[in-house]
Amino acid sequence: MNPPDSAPSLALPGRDTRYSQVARALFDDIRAGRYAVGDRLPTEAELQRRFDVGRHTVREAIRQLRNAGLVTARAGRGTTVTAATGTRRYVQSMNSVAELLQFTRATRLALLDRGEIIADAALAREIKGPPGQAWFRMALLRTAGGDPKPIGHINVYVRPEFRGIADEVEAHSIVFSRLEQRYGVQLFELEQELSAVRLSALEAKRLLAARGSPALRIVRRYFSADRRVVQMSVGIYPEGRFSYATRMHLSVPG
Amino acid sequence: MNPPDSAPSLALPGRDTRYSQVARALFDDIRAGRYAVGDRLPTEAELQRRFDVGRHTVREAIRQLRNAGLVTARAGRGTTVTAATGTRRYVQSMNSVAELLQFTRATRLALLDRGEIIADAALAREIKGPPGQAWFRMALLRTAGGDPKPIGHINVYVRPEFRGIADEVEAHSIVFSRLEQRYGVQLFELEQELSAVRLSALEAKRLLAARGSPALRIVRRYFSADRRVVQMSVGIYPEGRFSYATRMHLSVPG
DNA sequence: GATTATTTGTTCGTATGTATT
DNA sequence: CAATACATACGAACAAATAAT
Repeated sequence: MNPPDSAPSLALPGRDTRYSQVARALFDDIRAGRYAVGDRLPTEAELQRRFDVGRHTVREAIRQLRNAGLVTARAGRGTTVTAATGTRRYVQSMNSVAELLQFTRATRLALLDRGEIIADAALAREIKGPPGQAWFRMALLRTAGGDPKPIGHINVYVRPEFRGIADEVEAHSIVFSRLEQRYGVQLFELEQELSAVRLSALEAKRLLAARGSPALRIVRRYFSADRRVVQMSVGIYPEGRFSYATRMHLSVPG
Repeated sequence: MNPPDSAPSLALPGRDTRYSQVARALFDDIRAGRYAVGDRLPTEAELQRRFDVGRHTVREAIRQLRNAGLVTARAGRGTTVTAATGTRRYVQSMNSVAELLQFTRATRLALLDRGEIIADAALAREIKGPPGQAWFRMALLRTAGGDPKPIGHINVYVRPEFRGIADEVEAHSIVFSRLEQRYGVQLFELEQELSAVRLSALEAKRLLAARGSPALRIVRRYFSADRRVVQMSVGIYPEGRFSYATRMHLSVPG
């Protein structure tokens, strides 16, 4: 019942190289149990003869299996099958808050508005905190280069004791990093939610876009070590002005 | 106090090999900014002369940097520095592709359409591959529970040799995981881009939504170990039906 | 737009070193 | 100690992708 076209296994596409053919063949053998966990693979010399390839090719094929976590090789002993299927974990990692938020480029922030507010039910839900709590709110406009049209509009909420950052936001063009540096706040966790919305009248006016037109909405919650929200922001980015990109890769243990 | 680098960063063998010496030298250059992010490294030939080693040694050194995620190499173009440090602070990690894509809930896929196509310039750019390549396209509708309105519309492109999955997509309600299990494809890297768009006429019709209304657009590229795209998908999710959430935390305990 | 030059990718060969049996 | 097996390192040639002319 195997479809005739279903042969490949370790999927190294593009141009089908010799080493990927060898790697696939060995992977199939492992997956089918012809080489069980704990067994040794044939030696490099044997694999050279079996597949009629050079040594580099064999080694490159085995390197694929090693990277996939299926075998381990040691000089003098041989190459041992350690797993029939890779234990996989995918990781996205970033070096700084700025990188996390993808505003390392030359963008600027303009402070439109500020003031203290008491969280109503809706805001409390978004902040994931109790209603009735006081927050300091800033309305910001992010612009890039000489473009008159802003990239986005951001409502930032910080705890009232941090209201002082309002004075430095424009100069530094970033909010949270200032919190870290001025108040020693350490980010422990960041939560993001991305969705599509349509622009409200106020947003449209500030962003020089059409009311009701599509926009990317990004809600971010910044947690400190004690798991409490120290900052929350709601960014609105009209279509075509900003896209959010992430990259996750397979992490290879050991 | 100078932070003691805190990171060995490069996985090196016990013995101090030539290639690891070269790798360290280049790593230091990158970290010191002598090769900035975006710059090209010297060519293999130049590095051979500079370090007085053979080509395999240079290539092995660069392979270390590649595995560390500091550089990317491409034929004809050269080797580009993509990051300056391996000390990563914020990490998001997932255990499976399904978890990555956030469709662990009870959702289903319906196959609307399928067929082989040749990548034109626009599609090639989105796939990040060369134009003129053949791809197998599937148009899918994702629905949840008994809700008649679909969550989203997805165009999936896979390499032609994997066309067989079209037969199992509906039964398993997920595409890439089937590729993994049926063809042994190992995901190495996943790239995502999220943006806001307005619904086209066809999308609006299929999604039972208003034409031109806002939607979340998610482009995903699936890379295998050799950094080539094995699958690409473009998902369209009308406002209010789906939001994308991530959570990143500080990696170092304490 | 086609051609050429440059640069990395793949593949062969060979020799020697190091770890294990 | 000797044999075996992977690790490192040299060289050479051609293919494929990209950039320059």
